Amino acid sequence: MQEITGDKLRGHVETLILSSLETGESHGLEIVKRIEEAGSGALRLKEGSLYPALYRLEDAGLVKGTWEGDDTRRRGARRRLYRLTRKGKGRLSQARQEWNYFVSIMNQAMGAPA
Amino acid sequence: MQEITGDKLRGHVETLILSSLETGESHGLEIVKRIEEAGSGALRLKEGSLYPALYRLEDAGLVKGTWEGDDTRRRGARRRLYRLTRKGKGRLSQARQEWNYFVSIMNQAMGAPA
DNA sequence: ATTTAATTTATAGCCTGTCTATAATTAAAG
DNA sequence: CTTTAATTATAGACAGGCTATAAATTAAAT
Repeated sequence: MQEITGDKLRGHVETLILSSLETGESHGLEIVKRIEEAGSGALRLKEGSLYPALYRLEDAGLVKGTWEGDDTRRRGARRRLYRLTRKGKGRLSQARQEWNYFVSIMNQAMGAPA
Repeated sequence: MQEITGDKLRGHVETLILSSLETGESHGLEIVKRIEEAGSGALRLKEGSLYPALYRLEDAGLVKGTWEGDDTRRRGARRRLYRLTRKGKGRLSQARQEWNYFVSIMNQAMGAPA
């Protein structure tokens, strides 16, 4: 089916990011790729949504960002590596419970086939 | 669990309304009640979201609104009754497919327990 | 060396839909 | 009459995802 984007993602982007970091620290564009792959290509977070979301998460203490060492020889600007904090892990599990609740309520309300 | 509101509803309100009309025509505040009941009390659509959404749906030809006859003796302003159009029924079934797709993709991406 | 191209972060400003808050309409109740 | 209840209506706030572009940094190409 088609791309999932815009309104439908509102309120879920931060959870997707937290979830993508569960397998280990990562930088911006790789987070986007992880989410895209985890979502079978249907989720393509835009940079203009990603970075502000990362800053919100960092401000909230849910992720911690550090600059990658400049010993890494590759093209491009320095990367900022993000990892889940303990608080972030807690929030992730809470967000998953909320997601499951959301889905069950919406399934009822939309008359979805059991 | 708590109330589902705001961002999480974005992109789903119109589907909820269409779904609530499947059991027969209804007016604004009764639509709100139907959705609330269908969602076990967790979905309380606000009037400031409802009416604009109804107008969008009507503009799109997905619902048809008519004024209730003034032979009805009751308090309050005249009610506008909305019913699903054929086009609206089609859209509803499409929206349900999209909802199921959305849920399955998000479940994958959020690492939700199968 | 200088220029070009690639990778990544950064950010300004748009856009849309939900929300808060309030008003307007209508008729029953007191 | 005046008040209260029920309903529709709408202006404006706000948030966050989006488009578009710029800036930083370094390898590769010439």
